[in-house]
Amino acid sequence: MGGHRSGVLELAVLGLLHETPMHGYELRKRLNALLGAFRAFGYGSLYPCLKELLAQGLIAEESPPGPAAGTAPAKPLAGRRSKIVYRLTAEGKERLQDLLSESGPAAWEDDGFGVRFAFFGLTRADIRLRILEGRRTRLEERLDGVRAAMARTRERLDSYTLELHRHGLESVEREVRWLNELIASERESGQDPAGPRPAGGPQHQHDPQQDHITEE
Amino acid sequence: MGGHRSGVLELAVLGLLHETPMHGYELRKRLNALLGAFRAFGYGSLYPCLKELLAQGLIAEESPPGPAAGTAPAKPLAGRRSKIVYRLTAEGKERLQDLLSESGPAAWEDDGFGVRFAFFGLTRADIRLRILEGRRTRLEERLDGVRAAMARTRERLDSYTLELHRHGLESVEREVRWLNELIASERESGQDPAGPRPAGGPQHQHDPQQDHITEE
DNA sequence: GTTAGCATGTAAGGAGTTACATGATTTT
DNA sequence: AAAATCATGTAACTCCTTACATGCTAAC
Repeated sequence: MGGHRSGVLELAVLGLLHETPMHGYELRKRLNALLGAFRAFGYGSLYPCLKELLAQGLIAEESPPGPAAGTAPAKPLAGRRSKIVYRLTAEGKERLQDLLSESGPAAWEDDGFGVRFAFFGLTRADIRLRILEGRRTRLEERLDGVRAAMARTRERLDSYTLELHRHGLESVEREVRWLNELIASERESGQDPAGPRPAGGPQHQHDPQQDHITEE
Repeated sequence: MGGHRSGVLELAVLGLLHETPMHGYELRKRLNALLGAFRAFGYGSLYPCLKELLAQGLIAEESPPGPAAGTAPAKPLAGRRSKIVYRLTAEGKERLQDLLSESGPAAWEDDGFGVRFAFFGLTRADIRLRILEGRRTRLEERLDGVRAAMARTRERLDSYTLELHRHGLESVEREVRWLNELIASERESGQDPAGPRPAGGPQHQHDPQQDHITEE
């Protein structure tokens, strides 16, 4: 058991590799496209992470021994290995599911929430709901805290600090409204098919279109 | 020269101690009230920071040899020292001004921006403007990036990822609008008094409507 | 008289970040 | 052949986080 990497990166990498195998460089771009708004990772973060996921057996180097079965014949699969393509192992899939099944603090704090939401498509419906509600509660606590602090120190705040708090508050309120909509929508579609069980596994309505990666 | 502490904490501590001397415990509360929305620090972060600022001579333990001059007689100022009250030294003030005069990346990235904005009252008017504009530019770059990524990968995004990006984009757009207002307001009040120098302190023109927050 | 909050710290470590180093391949 | 970009990595470092340890003081 090496160092336990338990951050955003691990989850994001596993999640992306679940879609399709990839090499590091491409992974990084997809990563930053996926998380775009909140976060960006450099190679200095990614490669050590890959190294450790490899050591833990959660991912593996893909060695394509079989002849054809090329999904994308557009790019010539290099005979020599300058690229190292990684794929998710069975253990990796398990680990991914474990991570996506957490509905505790890690899942509703700022960073964790973003990634997990991005992979809601792989997450069980009841967990989705729990995470959304957990985050909403968390944000409401934060609102209470800030409002209390503002009320307490009302007089001696200069206009900039006040403006900062006003804007921050509005941002959080906005996210709460967003969450409310999402929760409502989840509840609706959860009860939709009249069945009492919300179905065990996630249903893939992922249509099998070929993945042509229009690189920038 | 010891380790260079150059993060959010140092600036926030120096900024708060500029207002009035304080001891650690209180400082931490004011800190989290000030930054409320974005960030929270624990004692495990604060005390080591104080220790080092002390070592660098930027702050000093306040030994009140003079008799009266108590600002708040409500609490009995303890005779024995269970509290350690810190004050800003002259060097500390200088360092604070240096930090608040930066208008580079450190000042417009997420974390740095928040703290600096909170202390805009201590910041020169031209620097304020540069920081606001720098941040706006930064956010616009981010918008471009995300929009490009969305356009590139349009088809094969599941609805959750899409929704995440949509919401992230709106948040950033909202902040850009906020910055636009702030910049306009800065420009206006900067050129207002017809004098070439835009005056030292910020004036409060915040209209005094009472802020009742209409929750849903 | 014991919980709750005030007050100060330390040791270990996590999760990336920054800067650097290197080579292959494609474009101009 | 020069420049850009693809592609992979490492070492050192930073800035904080978590968990722990300790005493005092005020409230119930």
